Amino acid sequence: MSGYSPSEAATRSGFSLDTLRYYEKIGLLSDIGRTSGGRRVFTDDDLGWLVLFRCLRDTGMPIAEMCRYAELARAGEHTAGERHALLRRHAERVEEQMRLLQRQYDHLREKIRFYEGSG
Amino acid sequence: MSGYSPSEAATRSGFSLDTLRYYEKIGLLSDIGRTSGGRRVFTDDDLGWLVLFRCLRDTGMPIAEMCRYAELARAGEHTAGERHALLRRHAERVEEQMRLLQRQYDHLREKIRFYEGSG
DNA sequence: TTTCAACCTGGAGCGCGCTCCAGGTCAAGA
DNA sequence: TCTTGACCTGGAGCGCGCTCCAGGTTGAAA
Repeated sequence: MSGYSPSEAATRSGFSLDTLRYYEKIGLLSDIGRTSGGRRVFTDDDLGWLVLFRCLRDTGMPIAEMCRYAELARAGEHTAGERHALLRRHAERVEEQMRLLQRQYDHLREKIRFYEGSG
Repeated sequence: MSGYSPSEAATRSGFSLDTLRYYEKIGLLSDIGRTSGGRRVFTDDDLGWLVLFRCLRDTGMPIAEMCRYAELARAGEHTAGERHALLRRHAERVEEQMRLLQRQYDHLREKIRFYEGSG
């Protein structure tokens, strides 16, 4: 509860200060609160968004698509279906990505075994 | 056995023609044969390297590190230990990457379930 | 009151991995 | 012989996602 300073938000989200500012600049984050002196104050809700963005970035979603998702969410409850579909499509891509990664990891292990066999 | 044209090599490796030329330019590929007219001819051995590069790139190895590996291989059999270690270190990073991807994929699925629960 | 680390803005710069382009050459088929 | 598409080289350009910088402000602790 209450608010978090930029550096707290950075620590908790795993994004750098510059990245947080960048995300606000491009409209991925919006309506981040300010103190009277102009400093950012992140809410628990903002932190929740950052956790989601961390998840989406780590799974390879382009920033443009995260912006799209955030826009839809801001537009209201009636976009829930579209948001759902967007996440499902992304999940499918992630599954493909995981299969590829596993396959190539297996190749890599085989290559490593080759070194061990002839060492 | 026999040789492959650039476009054949591209198709078989999944790299673009420009990428093949780029890899040769930076020294990742070396000693690619030429016809009398100056056109590239890829051997089965070259194709084998490309398969390895595909594996390493797909698992996130930076090009600089692939260059290092290729250099070691060119230097001779006495670098086998170092090449082995390099691949093992990479495999560990890939394992970490897979764990993260799985974790974030689980988060994503949970988020998707949330949409299905309240839909 | 002074200090100083954390913060602000706008905008330039960067590292990576290609990708594209201009202007020319080569070679196989009609 | 002519055409045409695949290929050549050197070098510029690009898209992404930050990252850094200059120059200034804020605010809590000493």
